[in-house]
Amino acid sequence: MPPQSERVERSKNGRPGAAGSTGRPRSEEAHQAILDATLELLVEVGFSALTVEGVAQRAGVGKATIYRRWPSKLPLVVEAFGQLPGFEEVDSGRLETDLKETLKTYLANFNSSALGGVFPSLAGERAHNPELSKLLEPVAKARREPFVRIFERARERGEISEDIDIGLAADLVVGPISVTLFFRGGTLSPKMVGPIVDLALGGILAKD
Amino acid sequence: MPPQSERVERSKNGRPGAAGSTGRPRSEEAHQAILDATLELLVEVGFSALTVEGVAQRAGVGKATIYRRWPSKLPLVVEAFGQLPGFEEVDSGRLETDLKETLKTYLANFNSSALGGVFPSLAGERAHNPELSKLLEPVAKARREPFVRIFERARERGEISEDIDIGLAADLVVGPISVTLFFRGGTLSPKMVGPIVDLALGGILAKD
DNA sequence: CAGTAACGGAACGTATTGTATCGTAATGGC
DNA sequence: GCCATTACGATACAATACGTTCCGTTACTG
Repeated sequence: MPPQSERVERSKNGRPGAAGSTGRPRSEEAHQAILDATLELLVEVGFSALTVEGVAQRAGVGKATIYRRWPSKLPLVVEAFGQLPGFEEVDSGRLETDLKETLKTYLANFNSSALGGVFPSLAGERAHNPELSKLLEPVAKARREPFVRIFERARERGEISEDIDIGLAADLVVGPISVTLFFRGGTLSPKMVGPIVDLALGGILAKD
Repeated sequence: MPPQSERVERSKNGRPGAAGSTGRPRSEEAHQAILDATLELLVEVGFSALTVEGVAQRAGVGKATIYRRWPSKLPLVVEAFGQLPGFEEVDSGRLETDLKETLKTYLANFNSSALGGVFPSLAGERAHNPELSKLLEPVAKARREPFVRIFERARERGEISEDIDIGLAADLVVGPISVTLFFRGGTLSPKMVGPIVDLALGGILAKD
């Protein structure tokens, strides 16, 4: 974590095309510092323990500066969460390669960014916070979709049977990662990827 | 693991071996009402939003009654969580049957009891609460162990290859359930069991 | 029936929330 | 180059809600 409470470098230009072009412009750096602090604190204390006051302190801004831009904690978290890295899709023409490459990106996202720290906390809050659940839904869906498409392409190529449930196949591949993350609170190692894909593709039963 | 809590048998008339056997005995009904209310509220509002005051209100007891028995929220949650149903192990002599039966019990646990509502919330809090994490660890392990043993027996019977990673196989089978529960916040249907096991055992790739 | 301890309810002090207000800083208009 | 205007960080404020403690009552022992 970067050193906290460092005063943000102020000044410079405000919003370029703002309507009321008079007065002091809003600091874009403060904006970013607030979002960064939000993500940091989400990782450290979780969603429910996150306070606007804490974010203000960490970002080195006043509370009013935050409330001037976001009406409450939830939209702030939404925007901060939306900053997390997305997904690159892989299309190598071969199912196994696609899966392994995509899963590696998947894991890298969880490990390198705040995603791995933030997501469990948000997922746990889902059941008790419908608004948050709505926010999380498209994100979760977007993270599954690449796998669904990979399997669709594999089916078109004849790599997998027509009657495979593609959604289930996607869940099967991602499953061990979910188990590790949520049930065991464990670390996600890229070394998991190979065995996972091999076992999921080949099946557990001994071939005769 | 059968129901985990080993609560002291405290009959209607006083504590059995307690030193001072005088005075009004502790109400066993209040005890149970508190634990039930704790579970209910865990489902409804989650761990972090759970308050002793809320539990007292829901249980119809005074807050002092709770604090007289549990020093803080965490031990209370621990004991309440420990009341959730455990596991019956299945040994039919056949891998597929064992898995499907055990998974059905697994899902039934999550659906019928508060487990499905409580577990995600607790899992989300893990990262920020080491004590809670320690509590959750043996529970999560106990829920995986039956699957590990099922695979070990299958290996001894020669149903699966010697070099299968049994832990990974267990995670693969449970994975789709974890994904449904955490990523999608979805409902767990017993109908998932068959396809999951079939796909995990047979593999996704088309056989030639 | 006297003694004791737990009971539910209520009162208390503390901590934390979101909002309002302060003087200061930065920009555009004139 | 000053003034109006708006955002800035800091702080003060009222309201809420928490954990704790006290109180009169109740249930059980001997």
